[in-house]
Amino acid sequence: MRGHQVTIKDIAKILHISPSTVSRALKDHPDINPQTKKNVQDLAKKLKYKPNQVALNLLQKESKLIGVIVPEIIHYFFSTIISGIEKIANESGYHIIIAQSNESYHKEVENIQALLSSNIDGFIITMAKTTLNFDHFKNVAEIGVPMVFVDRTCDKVTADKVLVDDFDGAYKATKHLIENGCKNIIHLAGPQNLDIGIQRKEGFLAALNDSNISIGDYSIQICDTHDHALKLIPEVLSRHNNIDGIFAVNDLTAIGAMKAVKSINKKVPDDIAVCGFTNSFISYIADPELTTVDQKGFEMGQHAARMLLKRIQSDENYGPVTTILNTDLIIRKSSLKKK
Amino acid sequence: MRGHQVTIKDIAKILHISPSTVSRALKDHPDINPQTKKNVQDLAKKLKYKPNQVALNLLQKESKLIGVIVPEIIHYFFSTIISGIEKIANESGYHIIIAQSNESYHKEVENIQALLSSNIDGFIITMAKTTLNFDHFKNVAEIGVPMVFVDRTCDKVTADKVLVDDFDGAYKATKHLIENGCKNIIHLAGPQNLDIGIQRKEGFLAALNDSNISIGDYSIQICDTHDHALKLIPEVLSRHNNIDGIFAVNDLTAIGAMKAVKSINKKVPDDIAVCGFTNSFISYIADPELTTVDQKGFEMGQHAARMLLKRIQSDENYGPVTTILNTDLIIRKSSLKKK
DNA sequence: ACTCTTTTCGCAAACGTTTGAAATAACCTC
DNA sequence: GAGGTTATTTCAAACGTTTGCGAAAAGAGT
Repeated sequence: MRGHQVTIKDIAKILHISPSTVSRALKDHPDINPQTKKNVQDLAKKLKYKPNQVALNLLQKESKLIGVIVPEIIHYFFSTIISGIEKIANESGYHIIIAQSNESYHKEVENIQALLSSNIDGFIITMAKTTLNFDHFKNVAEIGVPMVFVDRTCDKVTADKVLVDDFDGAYKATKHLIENGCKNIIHLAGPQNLDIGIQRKEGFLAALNDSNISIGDYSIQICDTHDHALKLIPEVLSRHNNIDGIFAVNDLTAIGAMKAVKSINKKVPDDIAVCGFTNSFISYIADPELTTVDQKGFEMGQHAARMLLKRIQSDENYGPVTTILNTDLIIRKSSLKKK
Repeated sequence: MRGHQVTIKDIAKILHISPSTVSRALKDHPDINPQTKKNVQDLAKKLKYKPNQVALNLLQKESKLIGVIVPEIIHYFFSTIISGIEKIANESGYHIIIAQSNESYHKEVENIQALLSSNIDGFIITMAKTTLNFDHFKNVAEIGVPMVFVDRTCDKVTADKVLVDDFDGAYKATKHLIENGCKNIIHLAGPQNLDIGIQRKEGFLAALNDSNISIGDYSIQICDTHDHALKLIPEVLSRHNNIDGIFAVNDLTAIGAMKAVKSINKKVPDDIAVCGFTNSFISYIADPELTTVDQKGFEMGQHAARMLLKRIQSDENYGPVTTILNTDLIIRKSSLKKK
């Protein structure tokens, strides 16, 4: 199997000196004779000595490993977050271990436990949709492992957070639909146990309110997947055929909605304007191209990583920090009605 | 900072027994007094004792960590591979460390080095497009760390490989285009230093050949990105306006080509049929929906993980294994001309 | 020649866990 | 009650590295 990696002990034995001397020689410790130093360093280079990280981890109680838990990496938004994290982490010599919860609470708990025992230096987490109990997070906090929540956060846990201004993004998107002639907009909302679900809904409602548009009991539909939208929209439209705008909690749902609209021979955007949230890759591919709110995944990932590293490297115990990023409204064809 | 995780020593101290007794009690060793066992196990549960993986790694020279190096996780295909790997790895108590090469040779080398010193148990790698020198892989092989290549492979390195039958996939796709009335198909090919680029091109050529369709000097265009296709296709079509089919080396390029075709007011599929390769998510979202070859990323990831685990856990030194998966042609609207 | 300082190095402990071997204590047998 | 067996526990080493402290040797100063 695996060939023996060269260790400090090997070098010590060859040179007939002690491991401690080798260790010091390798780090240019002033106590070591220059000649010994040279011998050690030359031999180390020749033998391609690489320090054993695991031994260092055990000793120094840091693994230079960041645990990242996301629902699913196949989603563009999450993979952009991960890319942002990886970039910053790598710059500081850290690596990331990725675990997916698949939106399952139990998998999330499992992942946390498993990564904890790997002596992870910190966590960056986007909660699963199904997570309603937060004991596993509280446990992490108690043990004292730093933790940053990204995008989906919750008040019940004390931790750093980075999120986008969902309320404002939703507000801007809804305002935009109104300004483009929509008089009866519905919102396909996310689960109301997640802040982002709540905030985007509230932003939507606020925009309607500010424009004095009345809200029907059908104006909010809990629906946040492509397939659900595909089924739901025809039903809703058959009951309320004066709907002329849809604001979806994410791009995939928006695209599902667009497909559904087209399937019943209505036109996007002229009959029904559609706007999504995330600005994922598919919004650019969709037909018509999807107006959406840029959620800045890469930036969020970068911020989260910076915040985590700061906390890992700090000795003080400063209070939790929340970073809120601005969103940008990306206007494309799916929302621009002919006037 | 970080609170003290409960260790075996802690339990030993509390119970006034030795760490070794605690260790054995926790694993139900027959030598231990049932009462002692119960005391230990109860206390361990109460204190939420979790074995320290790092200490185990050091002792047993395995980290239960698999290094995964891919070009970019934001690409659907790579993230499905990763998901497949993660699933199998998790089932065996392994976790995955992900590093992105961003298609850069240097980043790839860096990643390999960094992960090696973290005592990775093995690698699963999809090479960067720009990798032409393979010394870093050979180095891994010499040290004796198991390694599996996925999708993009190279003959120069002795290692396990899992790939799809690119030749056959391309052949089937091209045949399908021909059967649907295409008489002048071009191929948007990948880089010819990668096996997949070569194989898909060869499959394309073989299908044309078997149907006695002549090949022009413009029939193969090196072009494997969305944006390149967007620029290239209008040029090519203006010079050869009898082209009636496009087979692209990947979905994104196919979609770029479709957009380009539509931009010059030709119709997909009636004027020009289009077929991609990968069956990524966007192929389903595209308009018209894209005919493509299913590259089975998830299955490839699973296979790769199984092959790696087998090699990690095996003592024998069996020769390199190559697994070739079949592709499926997924027929959608972009290739079905009205007859 | 004696102490004092400086230079250079090694010892030992530590991180958390496992495990072969040794130790202790209790019990049994003849 | 000597010898033997069994049950239970502890010791010590090991994994690779770092680091405070002590030690040895050499040189300097008087």
